[in-house]
Formats: sequence, C-alpha cells, structure tokens
Amino acid sequence: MARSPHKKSSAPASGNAVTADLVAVLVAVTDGTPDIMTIAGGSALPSGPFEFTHRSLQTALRAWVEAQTGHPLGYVEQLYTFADRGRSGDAKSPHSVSISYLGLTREDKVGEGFEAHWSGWYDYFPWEDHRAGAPAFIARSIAPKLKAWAKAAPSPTLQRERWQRCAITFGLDDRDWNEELVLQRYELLWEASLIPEAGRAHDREAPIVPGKPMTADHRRILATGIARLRAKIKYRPVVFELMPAEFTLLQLQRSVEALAGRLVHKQNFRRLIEQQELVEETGAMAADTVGRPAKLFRFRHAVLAERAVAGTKLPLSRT
Amino acid sequence: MARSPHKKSSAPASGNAVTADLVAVLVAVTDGTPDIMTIAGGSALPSGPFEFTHRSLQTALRAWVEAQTGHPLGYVEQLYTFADRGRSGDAKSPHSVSISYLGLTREDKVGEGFEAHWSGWYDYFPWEDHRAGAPAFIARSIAPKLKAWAKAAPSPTLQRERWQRCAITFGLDDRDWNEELVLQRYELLWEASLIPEAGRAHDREAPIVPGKPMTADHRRILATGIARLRAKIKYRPVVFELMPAEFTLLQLQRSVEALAGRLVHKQNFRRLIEQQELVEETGAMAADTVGRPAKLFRFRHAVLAERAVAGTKLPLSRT
DNA sequence: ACCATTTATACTCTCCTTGAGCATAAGATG
DNA sequence: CATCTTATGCTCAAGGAGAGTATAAATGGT
Repeated sequence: MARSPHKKSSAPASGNAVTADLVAVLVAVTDGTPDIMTIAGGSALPSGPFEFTHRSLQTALRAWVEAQTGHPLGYVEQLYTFADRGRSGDAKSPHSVSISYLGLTREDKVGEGFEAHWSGWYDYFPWEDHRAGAPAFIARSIAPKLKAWAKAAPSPTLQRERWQRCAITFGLDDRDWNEELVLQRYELLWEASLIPEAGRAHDREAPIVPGKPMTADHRRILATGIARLRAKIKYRPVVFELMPAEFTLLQLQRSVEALAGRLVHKQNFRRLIEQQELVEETGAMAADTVGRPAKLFRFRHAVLAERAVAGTKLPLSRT
Repeated sequence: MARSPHKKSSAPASGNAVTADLVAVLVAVTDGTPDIMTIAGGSALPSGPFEFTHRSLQTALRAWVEAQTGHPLGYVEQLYTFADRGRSGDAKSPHSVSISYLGLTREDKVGEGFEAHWSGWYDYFPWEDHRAGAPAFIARSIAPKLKAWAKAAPSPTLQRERWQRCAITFGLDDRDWNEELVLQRYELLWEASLIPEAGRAHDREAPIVPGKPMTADHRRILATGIARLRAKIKYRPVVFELMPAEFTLLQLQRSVEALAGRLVHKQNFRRLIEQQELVEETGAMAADTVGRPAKLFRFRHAVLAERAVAGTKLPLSRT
C-alpha cells in the first residue's frame, strides 16, 4: 500500500491490473436437505468474472443468479474476498480477486439449458451432519487420523496443542460439538493432509477422509458459507428465506435442523418461535400428513420492519 | 457472471481489468478513548493499491501497517469489499475493487515522517458515545430532523415505517439503545441527507448533524468497522489485543466501554471476566492510583489455544 | 488521629431464559 | 377400537444476567 492519502483516481500505471471474480454459495432447503448450487458435475461453485456494467457487486450477483434459476435471490450476503496470484507456476496468468457471496433462495428449480444443478451440502461435508448423532466415521476414521497427525508434531507441547485443537473443533474427548466451526474443521483436515485438495506430492499416500472434493478452494468457500449461515440463523430470521410461503412449525424446525446439522427440542423450538411473534397462522391446516394435522403458518413480514436489525433466537446454544 | 464453469485462468481479454485497493480501519484504545488511524488531516482512512508481491491480502495489509507504525498488528479481519466504477463522470478512470480491513493494535505510536495520525472515533460519530447517557443532541437535534424526514415520506404507511426505523436504530420512543447498529444509523442519516457526504445538490440546504465527515465512503467503512468490533468483543477475546501487557480490571472495563460506547456494571464485569478465566494475576499491584490499589492482570494466552474458537462473554446484552 | 473520598472486591437476591420432560389432543390405519 | 404418529399445552429445575449491599484499602485534608 502507498503512503499517498487516498488517491484511487491516480491509478498505478502498471502491475496492479487484476480481474474480479464472483463466486456464489447458493443455498436452498428441500425436504430437510440443504442444497447448494454447483456446476461441472458438482465439482465447483458457480463463478465468473464481474461485469462492471452493474452498479454493484451485489447487483451483479443477483442478476446472474436470477438469470440462471429464474428466481429472485431472497437474501444475499458477502462472504470473503481472496487474492489469487494466478495459477501457480504460470507467470502469465493474470492476478485475480475472488469475491464470494452467500445467497439464499426459496425454490430449487434451475433454469433449463444450464449445467448448474443442486447438490446436497453434506455430500461435501459428511462430518457436519449430526442430526442422527455424531457420524460413526468421525470416531472410527477421522479421530485416529487426527491423532496420528497430532503425534507427528515435533515437540510434546506442539503435539498436545494440535490434539487440543482437534478435540475442540471435532468435539472429541467428551467435548460438545460446535456446529459453527465448519471452516475450522475443514482447515484442520486440510492441514492434516486429509483433504484431497490439500494434496501435496509427498502426502499422496496419506489416508483421506470421506466427502466430495471441489475445484481449487471452492470447498473452503462453501465451508465459509455454511459456517456463516449456521451462525446467522441464530440471531436473524433468515431461515424464512428458504421456506415456502406457508409451512408448519415442524417443517420450519426441520429446515433449521438441516442447516445446523443437529436436532432441536421440539417444544422449545415452538415456544421460541411463537413468543418472538415471527410467524402467524394462516388459518389453514397442512394437508395429507401423517398424524395430527398441523396448523400452517406464514412469516410475519412485519418483523422485518419492526426489528429489521434486532435479533431472533433459536434453541441452538451459542457456546 | 458467465456460465462457464470456473475458468479463472481464461481471463477475459478486455474490459474486466480493475485495480485492487486496501482500506484499513486501524483501532487502538488509549485511556478510554478509541482511536483510529487517519491520513490527510483526519479526513480519510489509510488506503492504497494492493501489491501482488504479497502472498495474500492480509499479508499485504500487515506489512504495510507495520511499516507505517512500527508495531505488529494484533488482530486483522476482513470487513467488506466494494466495487467502484471509477469517479463518476470520468469514463477513463479505472474500475477498482476496494477491500476493507479491521485491524487492532496495542500501541498508538505512529512512525516518524508519516502523515498518519490517530483520531478519536467519536469525532466522526458523536452520536455513538452513550457512556455518559444518550448525548443530548440526539433528542434535541437528530430526532426532530429524522422526524421531519419521516414525515416527508409520500404515504402515511411509509411515514410510519420510516419513523419506526428511526426509532429502532436510535433508541427513540423509549426503546433501548443498541450499540451495534452503527452502520444502520449512519445509513439512515445518509438517506435523510443529514450527512455531508450524502450531499445531493438539491439538498445543500438540508440541516446537518454533528460529526466530522470523511472522503468518499470512508466514514461508512469506519462505521462498518466499529459495528463489527462492537459485535465481536461480546463473543471473542479481542479486547486484549488493545490492552497493554498488564492492566487492572477497571482499565479493561474502560476499554470495553470505550468500544461499546456504553457503561457496564462493574461487579458483573469482573464476575464474567474471572469466571471465564480470561486473565490471571501478575502478583503486582497498580502504582500511583487514586483509591485502593488494584491487582494487575495479564491476558491468559492459553485461552487462545483452549478455545481459540470458543466464545467469550461480556455484560453487554446482545438484543 | 479522623474523616471524606475514591476505587477494589466479595456476596446476595431476584427474575428470566433455557433445557428437558410429562401429558393430552387429533388425525390416520388396520 | 387399539395403535401409531404428529401437534400442542404446561411444568419444573438449573443456570445466567442484571442490579444492589457491604466491606476493604488506599489517598489527602483538617
């Protein structure tokens, strides 16, 4: 950076030209399955160069997604910006800045003629789904590999620190599982060379953990998006962006659980939703259900005005 | 964005070249005053083009700041990325992408020969300091102007919505003050043309609110940084990045209060800090104090390992 | 020496939230 | 009609948060 006081207009004549790319984590929930939009057979997130014909980054993203899926994006939030030095080894390759976004959409139809389609996000992060308890392969497969990695640290102190980190992020040694640590877990697995994308030559033989890989750092971006969303649903009414116009409280709960990757106490969930007046009855009842029919609710859009900025609560502890 | 699946390397030959700028919100706290680093006589945040000789954006920022102040940056976090279409009207001006960062630093010395210096952040946002209660000019000056703006809306419904928004963000009509809504307040004042930076020609005569303006959108970036920091101190032990090696609990409390812009209950503050084992006694006592001398504490760096990712609590309600 | 003042520090108390469980209602199915 | 399934209402105990009381340890003035 230069010392000169804010002189954007006097742009450097050379060397600093870059391209700007957008990368999108588009989320939808269908029948309790959280999906993300992917291209290239599920091996990449949708991405492309930013066109400066748009007013802003967000506008560009919305326009593109809406053209792609035919549906408006309910909620859009910027995630993170990286700088890439072009492909390694290829000095001619241009520098680029990648700006990633999280987008929530209600429907999961993808326009015809596009190669984009929806993939379940737990295909990429099977260890993140704790709705049926901690997946067995964490204890059976991941934990031992992490232990081996921790043991491989040069000093006993470092070994202990590594293992402590593993135990915290993966909820080992009787610790609680923290569903928000998606990115930390991914980065830990990367460091331990348990992720194919990390594949350094000398680690080719390293044992690998389940989960579908993605191009470049796309799985990391996805992890960032999931982490952000899991944190956000706890204090902002964003879940509703993923719901149909009318829904039962159980459907709402299932969506929250799908995102959080863990179950919540049903009665407490209802208590919180109702006491916050986030929803109102439509008067109708859910059709063709098993068991007692449930009331249908709709999101009270008024709350967006009442406390567009204020909080929401969900029975997911925020420790 | 293009439909092509992830082809960064096949960069567009034209039109998409941009420059990347970094903008920094650097925060330090001295004697209960939160400061930010500014240039150009306090009218701009430090910024400059990103040099691709650095490994990453964060590295570039750190290097630059350390060169500038001679001190390592304790904590760095990305804030937001904007795209600018060059200066309006100047078609030749290059497009640019501005990436803003929040940085915390312990000392507030600025290297010699630089024009950078520290400014109190409440100079720019006087309405954000509620440590001595709500500033009188909010009720006396801001609220009436906001009310006038709300009344100017075309329909009664819109008038009500506008006013509701004002009341929520500024804690009017007996609502609670929410210190995290820094950005929302700034944007509201902007919309109401009460901010010089908003200055549209036809509003030149509009009454203006106290607070020092900044170049371009720098005050908005600063608002983003303050908001982020106010939110962060509630669940991450970042305050310590701003403290000297040893401090009393009151000093720590004053720093938190300086950032949050509001007072906290002393006994409860201590209770929380101690029960979380964030600090440990140094054994020494504070010198030359008024009143009973206080024990000196230091931050327990171990907690960064123990729960690098886990939470912290402060007696600031998160409604 | 004594007192007012200032800050430090230890407890207590009450209300609210949260996590969890029990009980009952209202449908479908055989 | 018994049983299964989901919906929905209610209670209870433990912990946390907000706020107040009481006491201790220093300083400076009279």
